Amino acid sequence: MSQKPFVSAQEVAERAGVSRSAVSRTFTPGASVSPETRRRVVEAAEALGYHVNHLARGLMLNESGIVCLIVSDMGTPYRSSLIRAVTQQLQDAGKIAMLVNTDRSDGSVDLALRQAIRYRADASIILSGMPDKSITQLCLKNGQRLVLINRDDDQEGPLRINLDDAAAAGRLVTAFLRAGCRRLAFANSEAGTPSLMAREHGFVTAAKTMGVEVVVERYGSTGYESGRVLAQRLLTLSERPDAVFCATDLIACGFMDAARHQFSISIPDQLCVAGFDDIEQAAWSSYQLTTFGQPVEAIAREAVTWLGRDDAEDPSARNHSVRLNADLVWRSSIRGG
Amino acid sequence: MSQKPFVSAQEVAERAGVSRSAVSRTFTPGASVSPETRRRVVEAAEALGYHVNHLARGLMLNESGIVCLIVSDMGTPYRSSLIRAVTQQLQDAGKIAMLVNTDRSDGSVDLALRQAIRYRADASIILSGMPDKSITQLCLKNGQRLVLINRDDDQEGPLRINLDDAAAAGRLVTAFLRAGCRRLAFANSEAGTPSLMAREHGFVTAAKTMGVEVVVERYGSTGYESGRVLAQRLLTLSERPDAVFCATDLIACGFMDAARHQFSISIPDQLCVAGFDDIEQAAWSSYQLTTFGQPVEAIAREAVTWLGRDDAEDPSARNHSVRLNADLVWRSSIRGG
DNA sequence: TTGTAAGCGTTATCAA
DNA sequence: TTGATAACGCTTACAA
Repeated sequence: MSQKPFVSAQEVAERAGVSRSAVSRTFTPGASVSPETRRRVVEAAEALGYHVNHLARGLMLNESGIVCLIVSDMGTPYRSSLIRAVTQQLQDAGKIAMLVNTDRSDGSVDLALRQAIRYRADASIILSGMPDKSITQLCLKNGQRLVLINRDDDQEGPLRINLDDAAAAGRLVTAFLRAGCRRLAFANSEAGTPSLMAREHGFVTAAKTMGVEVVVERYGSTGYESGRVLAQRLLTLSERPDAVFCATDLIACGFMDAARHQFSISIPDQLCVAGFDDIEQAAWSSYQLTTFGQPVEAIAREAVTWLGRDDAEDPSARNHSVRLNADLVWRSSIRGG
Repeated sequence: MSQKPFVSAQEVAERAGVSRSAVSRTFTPGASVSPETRRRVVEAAEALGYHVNHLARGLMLNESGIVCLIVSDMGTPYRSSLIRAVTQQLQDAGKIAMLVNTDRSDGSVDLALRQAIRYRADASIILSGMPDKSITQLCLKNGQRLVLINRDDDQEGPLRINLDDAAAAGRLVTAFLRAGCRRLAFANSEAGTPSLMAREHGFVTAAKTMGVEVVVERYGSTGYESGRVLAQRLLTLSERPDAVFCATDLIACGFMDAARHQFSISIPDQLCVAGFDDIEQAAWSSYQLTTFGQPVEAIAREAVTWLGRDDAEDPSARNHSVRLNADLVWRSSIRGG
């Protein structure tokens, strides 16, 4: 069994008493084969446990059916939920996901990516906010279609799926003001990815429009610990903020925990807090965080349907950009509502 | 470019002025090729952007380098951290991960798995607790090596990686008793996977040995919401527990939140809580949960190194079982420590 | 050390 | 509708 565990179309053909092309046609959608032949082939295939070899198939068709998911921080709630959604929808579309972790930045990223290229993935979906241009170039150069999620890239070719980060952030200013807040703050990471910066910029300019200044603080990654540090900095200001918009939910959770447990601040009475992503934890009763929901299912759907379109018959598909809305999920970390 | 984006060994050979076998040998570890030839080949390959086609290579060698990760609930903190660890280590070992989501149980699991089989994955790693025997059979029958994580399966062939769930759970009884707790409870999910049941059983029997009864309650999935429901049930008992061991950290978080916010119970003063997995949230200051750490890196290492071993030269590798320790991570959800 | 040639399991083309 | 045949890009005897 370790010697030859796999059944080939040849063997199926022999058992069914037909040619191997008949077998191939049976498993090729839209090929012409008589009901009788098909029946016999299917029967033989079933009995032998035959599975079409996609390695060989991909070689022939120059189309592997493999889609490469390039992602950093995949242990993170938002990232992992996006991976889940995309993987599921790819499966539903008859494709399969390959996973490439880009956590380490020391060239091993490049190595892993080349590894994926060797498998002739039809496409790559870049879920990470990593602003590394060489990655996208490498994918494109190898004939892969490319989907960039939350990356404000203006290159030609890839599908770009973005959120209305800035607009969403702007809407939040109104909510804060309506709650009676006057001293607004923005707690950001230093990562500087386009979507993070768009949230900051959208928030700050909208506030300015309404005649309110915003204190902006940036620190570290987009995780929980950064939120704690940012709280240290913002909550010790002489003019302490009464409303803070955190660039991610994880930052918001860290911020809230520090505010409550270290500064004994009551939320939302003394401080209103909002986040972004709507991770599962945002709904936990310790946080009840008002936040913007990432439409992960919609993002996945856009990506997968675009990949399903044949770019030969649809030239517009070669260069496409989609903007989705992040809806505000109201919970009790902001007064009123 | 959309026509023929990939460079073949043939083209590299022509440019380097050698035969295509020379090219192949250059990229085959341990093949004999002169330094001069190698240099010219590498140079040409570099210039052309050549990448060995692993589809074709896998076809020849009957070894794809693909490892299939079969997993449900991959958006969950513990699952996603395990996926991250395994994916990274596979990359380091020169292999690549394929991701199969088994969330939907309605035959689409089977479909997705067959999809993976078609790619002739060398191995499958089952990360999910899904006790579906047909899946393991299907993998084995198709000549894949198999790794079962946290599945108490006694089949021959696969590598089985398990934790000392029962022993760990037993140790916790001592900790609870030392904290002065007398009314012990176990909050479990209804999922009934081997590791969950081992935790329950280990806890209950260890307590019995020490002359203490345990109230066991089971409900729903292994998630946060189940914890809330379990809290409703256990904290309304006439003899209210003063210590509860939750089968997973997510259950523990839900339990703690309900205990505090609905029952105004102070932790750890009035109630000691412990969990299992050591997810990131367990360290958050709202929880500070004492819990057992899943050794995800060690699990991943065991799996990947086993896959790297050639089973032909190491017959014992065909049937191997590993038991790892879950270490108790002390935080402040239990008195003392 | 090198090149030639066969074969891996497919699908597409083309007669029959 | 069917079967033979030629690719696809690779590795590996085998011969030079």
